Amino acid sequence: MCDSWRVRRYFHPDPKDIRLPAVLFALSDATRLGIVLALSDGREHTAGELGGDIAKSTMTHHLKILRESGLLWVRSEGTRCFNSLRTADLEQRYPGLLGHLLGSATRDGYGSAGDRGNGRPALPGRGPGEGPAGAEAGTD
Amino acid sequence: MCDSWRVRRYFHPDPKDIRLPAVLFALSDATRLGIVLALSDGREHTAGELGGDIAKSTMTHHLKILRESGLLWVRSEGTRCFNSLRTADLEQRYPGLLGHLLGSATRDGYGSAGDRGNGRPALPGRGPGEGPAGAEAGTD
DNA sequence: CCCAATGTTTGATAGTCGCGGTACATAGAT
DNA sequence: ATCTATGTACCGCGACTATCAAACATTGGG
Repeated sequence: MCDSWRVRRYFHPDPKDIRLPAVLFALSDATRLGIVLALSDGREHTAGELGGDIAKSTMTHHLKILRESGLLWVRSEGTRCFNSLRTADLEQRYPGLLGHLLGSATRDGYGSAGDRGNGRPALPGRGPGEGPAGAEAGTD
Repeated sequence: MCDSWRVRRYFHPDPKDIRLPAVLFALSDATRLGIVLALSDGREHTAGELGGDIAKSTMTHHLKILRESGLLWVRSEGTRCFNSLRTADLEQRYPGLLGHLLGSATRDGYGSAGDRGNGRPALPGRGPGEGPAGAEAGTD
């Protein structure tokens, strides 16, 4: 009856210790970008749900990088781990950034990790792509 | 007197070929983040101006990654190369993203590559950090 | 011509990353 | 206890990255 509660101990950086290069590096991989995009519905997802055709150890590796960069929170329950985006902490640290990032990723079609067809980020701050500030394309 | 125009040929990706993971990877390095931040004044800077105490070849390496990711444009003139941010192209591809990125980087204090003390991004779209969309901090 | 200034290219090194495979640990069910 | 499901830890491999030093190329000026 599991009285000892050997819940897995995950390291999560304090919001103050979240570093922008680490966050950007975590998102600079298409696989991880897809994972974050799949998590952008605000719900919790297990590693199994997020994992497509990649090996389990690879998924653990990616989730570790995302977690240690401060992008997601992992909650252990039984044999499963529930991953969720740290939207509030990220929003506090970098207001509006995550929303723009995920919006840009969605428009680029990186939502192919586990859940596709998700069109709305459901994140604080309205979706990006509204009102481009007159991009004058004519550099050359 | 230089009638032959042997201007150096740099590769610049088409705006349509700019990929978000490549952009994020380019910005996931503190040195490159500092370079981009130094360039965020909208002016052109030579590699020599941007280079702090790092080797010239290292600077060439970083500038190449930034250029090939679509973040900056390089113009050759004489023996010097003038680097500038591709703000318009980036704004067209990912509206508002670069501004938020640089704003977050500034707040984290990554403006220490060549020009420090620059407080305003001077980029299309107002500076970030103004009007956060009600970050409800209460994850835990 | 030679020399200085500015970048680029090449080589070398040490470290990291992405990936999978295997073994291991934990929780739940039989 | 055994089996299954779910993840993690560890190992190795190939590829990539960051860094520098040295050699090279190009331009401009004596």
